[in-house]
Amino acid sequence: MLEISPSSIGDTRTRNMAKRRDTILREARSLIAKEGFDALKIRTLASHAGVTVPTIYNLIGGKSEVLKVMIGDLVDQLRVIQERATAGPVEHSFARQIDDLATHFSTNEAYFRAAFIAGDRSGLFEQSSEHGIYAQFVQQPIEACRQAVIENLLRGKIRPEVLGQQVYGSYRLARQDWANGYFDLEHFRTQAIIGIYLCLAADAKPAFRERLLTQITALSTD
Amino acid sequence: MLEISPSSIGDTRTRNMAKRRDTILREARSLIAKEGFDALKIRTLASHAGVTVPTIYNLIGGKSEVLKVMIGDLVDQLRVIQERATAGPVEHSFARQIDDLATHFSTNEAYFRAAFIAGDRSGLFEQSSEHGIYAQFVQQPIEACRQAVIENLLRGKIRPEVLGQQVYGSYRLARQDWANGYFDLEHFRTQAIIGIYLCLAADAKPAFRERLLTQITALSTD
DNA sequence: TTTAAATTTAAATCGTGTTTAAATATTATG
DNA sequence: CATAATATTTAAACACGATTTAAATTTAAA
Repeated sequence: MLEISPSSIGDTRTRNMAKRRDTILREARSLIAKEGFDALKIRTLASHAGVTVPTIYNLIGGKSEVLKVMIGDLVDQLRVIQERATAGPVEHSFARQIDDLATHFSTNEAYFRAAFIAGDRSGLFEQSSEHGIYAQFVQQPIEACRQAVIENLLRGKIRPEVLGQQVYGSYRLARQDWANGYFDLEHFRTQAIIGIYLCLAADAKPAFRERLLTQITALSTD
Repeated sequence: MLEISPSSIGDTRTRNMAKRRDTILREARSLIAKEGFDALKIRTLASHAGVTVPTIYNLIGGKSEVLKVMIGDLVDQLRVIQERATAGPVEHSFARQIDDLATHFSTNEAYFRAAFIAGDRSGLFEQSSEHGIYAQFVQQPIEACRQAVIENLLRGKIRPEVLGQQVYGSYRLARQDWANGYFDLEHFRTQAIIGIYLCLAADAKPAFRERLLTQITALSTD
């Protein structure tokens, strides 16, 4: 992959290279969205992007680099959604987040599905490293659980780290099942939310617990 | 793929074909176990099994058929474990099942990981069909939850279908994370059990709930 | 205008799944 | 046992896709 040094920003040449690079990536996304994951062939991509095969290798690298960039972009988008201010009761905050994700995914469902599958296959979501993607994203639910204890919604009998991880797990499972084509985006929404509410209910104080169970019942009878 | 008709059982020819077929499948498992999923190449497999490439196509079919057979065997083994009589309290019964699975997987970890990944990629675990593998396996936890309501452990505020599905989901997530190499078999055990106990706790009656939370704490501080 | 750098052209190479056709080996059967 | 039927091997070839190549050409910086 070619280095584009900051010092050369402004050069026509460099700018054109960046433009071609963007075109290639845009076409890659479009191809996957329209034809599915397996339709991403280097030759096809080259012709759609109006460049030749060696140019792709020059500007981005091989197929796996193309995917890596796409996954990187995806992660950035997820981060933005997760970082949106989350006012109101914990469970609504979680539900809103899931809704936001579902809405976002729906703008280009085939593409997002492929990107998540690619992410899983590339091992990018591994959980061992201290600063990996998983470690970053699991922090928010953990923090939300910690907060819910302070707000007297949860009893705190389960450590926030444990509960938050399970909450995040509920979302991940629903997401994976959706990405694998096991169910649709609407089902992703309800599955994720039911799972999250169930986790919370395990440690919830009575009133909060009843509220959660009511919601679960409502969601699971639709 | 060649049909081996029941009427011809006993024929030397048919027996030899079955033997070769078994050898091929055994070597396929062994290859994956030793060298990983990507090491399964038809040519390599043929040479390890002491046959030629066309023979594999004649006796089994292409690569995807080889994988299908392997996954089929895996599913049979899982069924056996799940169907083992489950005496005692619900939570122990679940925990025992997870232990049994972990023990079973440990006999050939690399192989089982690959088989699960292959299963996911082949869409064999889909959830829409009424009689699919998923539908079969999710029944047992649902039934166990129903039983737990009768035994006065669960309140029954969450429908057994919903709760059982979440319990099964906890196991699936832990299994997938393990299969993807996100953590080891021991971690699979604790993750699965914590997840299952958490689900149960959401609908548990007071005494049972405390028991579950105590166990979760014990498991999550190891 | 000259020169440096990127892109295109036009292939070739490599890996792997799959198939073919003729020759050979095995086994069932009269 | 001889023969017919069937399976396997031999020895390729084909298909397809990723990746790389080297020379010719284009583009833009100096």
